[in-house]
Amino acid sequence: MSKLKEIYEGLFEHFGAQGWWPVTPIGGCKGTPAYAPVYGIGLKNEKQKLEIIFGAILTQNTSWKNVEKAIIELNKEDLIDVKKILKIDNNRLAELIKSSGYFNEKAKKLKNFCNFLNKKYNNNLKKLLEKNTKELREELLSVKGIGPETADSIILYAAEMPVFVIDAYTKRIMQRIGFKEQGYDGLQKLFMDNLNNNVKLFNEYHALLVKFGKNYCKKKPECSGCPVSHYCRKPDKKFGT
DNA sequence: TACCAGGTCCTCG
DNA sequence: CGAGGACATGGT
Repeated sequence: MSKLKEIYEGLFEHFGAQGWWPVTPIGGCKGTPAYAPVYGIGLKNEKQKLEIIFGAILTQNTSWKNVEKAIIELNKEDLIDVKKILKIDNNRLAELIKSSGYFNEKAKKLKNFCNFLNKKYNNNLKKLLEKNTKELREELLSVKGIGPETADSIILYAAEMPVFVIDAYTKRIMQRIGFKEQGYDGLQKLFMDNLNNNVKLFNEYHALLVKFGKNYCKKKPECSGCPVSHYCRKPDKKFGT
C-alpha cells in the first residue's frame, strides 16, 4: 500500500467518515440549531448543489463556522437561487453574508457565478455540472472569484467527479510529513497519480485532511495523539508554516 | 492583543 | 512565474 493510502487509512480510522459537503436539508433547517446540515454523497438536489458552490466561494480563507451563519441568512431569504441573487442589491447581499468576511468581494463573486450560469448556461446548473472534468474546470476558472481550490471543490463535491482538492491544510500537512511536492499543481498531481480515481476516496481524504489540520496539524502543531505520527518526518519543533 | 481561518485577484519585478 | 498587499468577520 502506498504511503498516501496508509495515511488515509490512519486518518479514516481515527476520525471516521466525514461525508462532505455539508448542506442544508431539503425543506430547510427547522428550529435549533439554526444550521443542521445533512451529510452524504450522491444525495444532493440542484439547490443543494448550488449551496455547495456558494459555500465553496464563501469559505475562501475563512472558517466554516463563519460561513454557516451566512448560509443560514441566505436560506432565510430563499436566496439559494441564481435569479434571486442576480436581482438582489449588492449591498444587501453583502450585508447578509457579512459573517463570512470579505463580504463585498464575496457578494460580487456570488453574482459573477450566477451571472455566468444564467447567461452561458441559461441557468441550467445540471448542464454545467455534466460537462467533462477538464471542461468544467476551465469554465469554473473563467469566473472571476473562482480559483483552483474553489473550482476543484465544486467539481468534487457538487459535480461529484474525481479531482483532488488542495487547500492550505493539505499543503501544510504534506510539507510537514516530508513530501517534496509543493504548490497546488504539484500536490494535486501527487495525490492523483498515487490514488485510485475515486470520488468517494477523494471526498473523504480531503475532508479528513481538513479535520486533521484543525485538530492536530494546526499552524502550531499538537502532535500528542497524532493519528499519523508514524508517517511524519517529525522535525521536532522546527515546523515551518 | 494579535493571530488564524477549508483563497483569489492584482500589481510589480 | 513568485512575492506581497488587499479584502474583513468572528473565535481564541
